[in-house]
Amino acid sequence: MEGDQREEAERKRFARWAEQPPPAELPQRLINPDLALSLPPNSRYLAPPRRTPPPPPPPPSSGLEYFAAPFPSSSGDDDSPTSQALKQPRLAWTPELHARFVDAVNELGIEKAFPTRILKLMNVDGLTREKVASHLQKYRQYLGSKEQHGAPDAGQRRSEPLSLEH
DNA sequence: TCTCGAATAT
DNA sequence: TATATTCGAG
Repeated sequence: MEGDQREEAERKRFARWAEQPPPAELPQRLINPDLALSLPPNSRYLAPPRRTPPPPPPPPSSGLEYFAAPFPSSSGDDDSPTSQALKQPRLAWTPELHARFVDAVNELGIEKAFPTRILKLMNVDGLTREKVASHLQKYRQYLGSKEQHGAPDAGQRRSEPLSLEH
């Protein structure tokens, strides 16, 4: 079947990505439960091959703190429960989520990777165009700096899969 | 009117 | 530093 080969290729791509920490300078925060639920149950992104086992989340706390506090109650003048409930918690771009993002970008090609298209490809519940756009901005900065610094290895690696040949 | 992306704020 | 929001341009 083709599915097997495709799956194999996907696994290899992810393995390469997982071995290359560059854009993965992402926080090891836990994924927003909403987003986690939206990921396919059999998604490999839910259990990415890690080279270095993540530090065990020490404080079991209440078990409800999936994401860091919504927003640093800036000046403390507006941290009422209601206002916090209205505000969406900061989205943590976990490696899993970022992998989806990169996959989508590679699928479209960096030049045609617009937030709306990426959003569709990622198909993640709760994700918005604004969030993707913000992340895309950062991602482009990263790619740009890589090119400028002439880090051929890491730089090319990230722009290479633009051609999803098989 | 919508989307994009840079700049700016938190 | 990472993510969210704003704003002008196309």
